[in-house]
Amino acid sequence: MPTIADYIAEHIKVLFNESDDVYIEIQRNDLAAKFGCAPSQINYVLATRFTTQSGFAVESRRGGGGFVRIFKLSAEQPGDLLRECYHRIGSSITAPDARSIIVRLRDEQIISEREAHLINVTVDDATLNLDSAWRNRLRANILKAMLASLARQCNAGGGS
Amino acid sequence: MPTIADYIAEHIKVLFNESDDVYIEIQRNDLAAKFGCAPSQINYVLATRFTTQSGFAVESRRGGGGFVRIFKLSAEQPGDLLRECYHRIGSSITAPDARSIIVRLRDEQIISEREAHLINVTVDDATLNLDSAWRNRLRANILKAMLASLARQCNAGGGS
DNA sequence: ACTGATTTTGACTTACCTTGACTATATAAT
DNA sequence: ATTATATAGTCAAGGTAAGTCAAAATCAGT
Repeated sequence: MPTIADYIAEHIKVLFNESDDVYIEIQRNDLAAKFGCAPSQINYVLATRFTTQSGFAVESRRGGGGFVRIFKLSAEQPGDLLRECYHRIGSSITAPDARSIIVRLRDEQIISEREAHLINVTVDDATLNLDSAWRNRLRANILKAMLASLARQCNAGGGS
Repeated sequence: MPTIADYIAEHIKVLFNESDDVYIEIQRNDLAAKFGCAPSQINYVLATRFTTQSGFAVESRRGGGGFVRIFKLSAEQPGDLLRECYHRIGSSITAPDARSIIVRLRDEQIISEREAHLINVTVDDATLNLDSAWRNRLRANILKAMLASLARQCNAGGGS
């Protein structure tokens, strides 16, 4: 049996289908009123079902004229290699393993030199100065988020 | 729904596009009258949307024949802006502040669209799923590491 | 029934927008 | 000089709307 949260999530996805735009915009209070729930319920739905990992991004503004914008990031299939790398990462990854993935992507010319450097420094142990248990998990998160971003760009075409 | 402040900001940006000059000039009262708002609203817009951080400077004079001039600060050397942003970050930064830096770098064409996305997803709250105290510190670390990487590329390659 | 995870709510907080009364600074007129 | 007029600036109060967080409720598995 679907929960209210499910219905709200479904509603938002319908809005995407109807709109064909890069993002859709809602009023938190209005939406809550429409579903007869507390406004903070909307935040819950966004936090649990419209995350970066699941291919969305959320932007908002408070006060008069406030809004919540939901962006759809990854609609399409990642490129094969990116996809393969993505799955290889799992929920945790060491710095050397991460570097080897980056080298591979560079060799295959899926990323530029600049991008390779950019990714390299973010997954570096020195940048991620936490204790290693957390570090490897976080590194996996970050790297996967970056690969997903790249995959989307590949499919979207050159851009600009 | 956009606010009056949004419309005013938009209007000013249009003036820049039309003018091609280093600065544009407005009369505070006239502009307020055109948008049917209090004159101080104009100050609000300038203070929140035409800051040094976002690459603008404002100059004005009171009294008869008074005016408000808005300058668009064009990027000096790419490296300079990167350094400036780097220092602005400090040891901790929120997601919105990080995003505003990325937007600025993109506007000044120091980073590509792909790179902007790449950086954006890594500084996202959902990617950095720690408690917020650590999160903001880590975000600062990561962002600074990335900016430093870009600065190195500027100096080394001379930029594509 | 008990336990743990997920959902739902509401009180409280924070951010953003708009206005208006008061202040400050030019220029023009006398 | 003094006064009048024309601008712009400041600041705080008032209104609107989203965010946070933890307690309460519900649900699924044992």
